[in-house]
Amino acid sequence: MTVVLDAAGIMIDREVDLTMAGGCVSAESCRSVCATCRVRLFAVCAAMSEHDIAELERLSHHVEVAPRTPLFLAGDPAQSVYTVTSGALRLQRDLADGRRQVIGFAMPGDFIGLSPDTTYNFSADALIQTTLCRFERSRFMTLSRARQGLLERLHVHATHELSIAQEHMVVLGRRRAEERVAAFLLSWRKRLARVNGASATVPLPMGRQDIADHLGLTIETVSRILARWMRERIILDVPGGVRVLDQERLADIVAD
Amino acid sequence: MTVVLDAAGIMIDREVDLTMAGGCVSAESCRSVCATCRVRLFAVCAAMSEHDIAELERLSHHVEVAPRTPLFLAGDPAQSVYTVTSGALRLQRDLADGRRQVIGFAMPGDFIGLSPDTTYNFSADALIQTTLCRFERSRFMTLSRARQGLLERLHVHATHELSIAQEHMVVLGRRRAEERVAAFLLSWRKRLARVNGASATVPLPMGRQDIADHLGLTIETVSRILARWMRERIILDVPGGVRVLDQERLADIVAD
DNA sequence: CGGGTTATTGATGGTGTTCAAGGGGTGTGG
DNA sequence: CCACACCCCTTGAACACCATCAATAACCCG
Repeated sequence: MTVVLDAAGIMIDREVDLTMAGGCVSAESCRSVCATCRVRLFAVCAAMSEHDIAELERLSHHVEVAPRTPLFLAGDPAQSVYTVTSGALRLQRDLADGRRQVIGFAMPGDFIGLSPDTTYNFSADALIQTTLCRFERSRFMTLSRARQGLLERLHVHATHELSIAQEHMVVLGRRRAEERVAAFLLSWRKRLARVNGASATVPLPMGRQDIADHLGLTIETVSRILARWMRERIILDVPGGVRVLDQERLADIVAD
Repeated sequence: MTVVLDAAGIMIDREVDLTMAGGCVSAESCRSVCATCRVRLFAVCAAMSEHDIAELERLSHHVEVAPRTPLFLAGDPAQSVYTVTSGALRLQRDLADGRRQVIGFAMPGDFIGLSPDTTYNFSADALIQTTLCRFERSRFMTLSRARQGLLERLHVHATHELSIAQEHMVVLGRRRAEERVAAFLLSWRKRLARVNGASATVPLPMGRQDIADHLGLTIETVSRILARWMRERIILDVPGGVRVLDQERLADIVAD
């Protein structure tokens, strides 16, 4: 990672990314290798015995998704579930007239694809080059039935996701534009910390429009708020993301 | 249930409610009786064997909550989980400055109280007289570990809740005020149908402020929209709720 | 009947949207 | 290497939706 100085003379990380590639980089049907998996410790497959991991590995398939490419679409038969091993995805629901709601972003360690239905109820698109561990849904559920720990971990995961969703409802329903953007920046940064370690530099692989669609705002509003924060030296523009200069101010804006 | 005619000569149900009481109505420590439980078929305890139900029943406690009384508060130690057997509750998160977000309403058959944390991350208040089946959390989770079906059902439930939460994000993030109210009325009516059977009469045990705080609107906006719909004969004012006269129009307003 | 709470209705205003134009980076082809 | 196109982002000006403020009305329960 190259380090350079910006116009203001502040040291910044020139390149920020979410890449944590590992395992084979070949085509679809290749097995994933759990032993070298860098997200294993916090993915749903964590805390499984060596024997169980081996069984899980036998069900796994390595998947690569190019930037701006869908992994699956809302309405598709929900045949697979995935663990993200590197990259980032945008999860969204669409209205008939084109309005979009980005319900979340997935990053390494996240588990996606579960649906109460036989079809996915949201779409998933890769924001950058992304690798995943794919499991056939029915087989995965069968295994989770046999391996107590897995189902339990799955349930803990779902409960956690639900809590995040509820927190986001508060943001969407009761927060002003500036609070929404601040809440997003801080929570995204916090989630990244688990994967990349804590850093003031926050990669934003999603576009402004994606952030706007996540926060129930327009791209103009998001742009204006970020521009103001840059003028006020609360954040710094970094290619591919921002650098948080004044975490305190952001925390004050959210103030919950 | 008394039936009368309103000013327009339309037959309406004068009383609408969610009461489905059954079992003992006494104090805290009384057991619940699954055999006579009216929500058993669609609660998390459904699809359990007679033997397992008996075991579950041994863990259960009957709880009564009076209208406008909290069942638990956000931040309380999450010691219990509950199945609602009658009545209705409001689930909400609060911001420091008094803003509220009602993240949902619970009705008979619903399962509440699970948290990814050791404390509840939202508050639950009874809207009307409410009865619940209480389980000590740790014991319930222990049993669910021993009884495959229960944990699985719990997970299905969590996944379903997550999907509902995601749909509500779309409502909060991307829908206009009128669409929000229409979406709420229709979805609330649909949920009620599972418990009370389909009916054009929709009880609204929550107040206008609760609806507003659920939809990210103000009480005035909700009031104005409902008033307009009453003038336009899309709905009819009924004590304790509304009667849907023109479901089509409401569906058109949502139009997704 | 009276006090308090909740809901309705009207007038005004603000936050964020919409509409519109311009800037900046990147990739491609001449 | 520059020209051009394209996409995304930024910035400005006008507007609209819904919030806010305020007053009244309906309701509930004592």
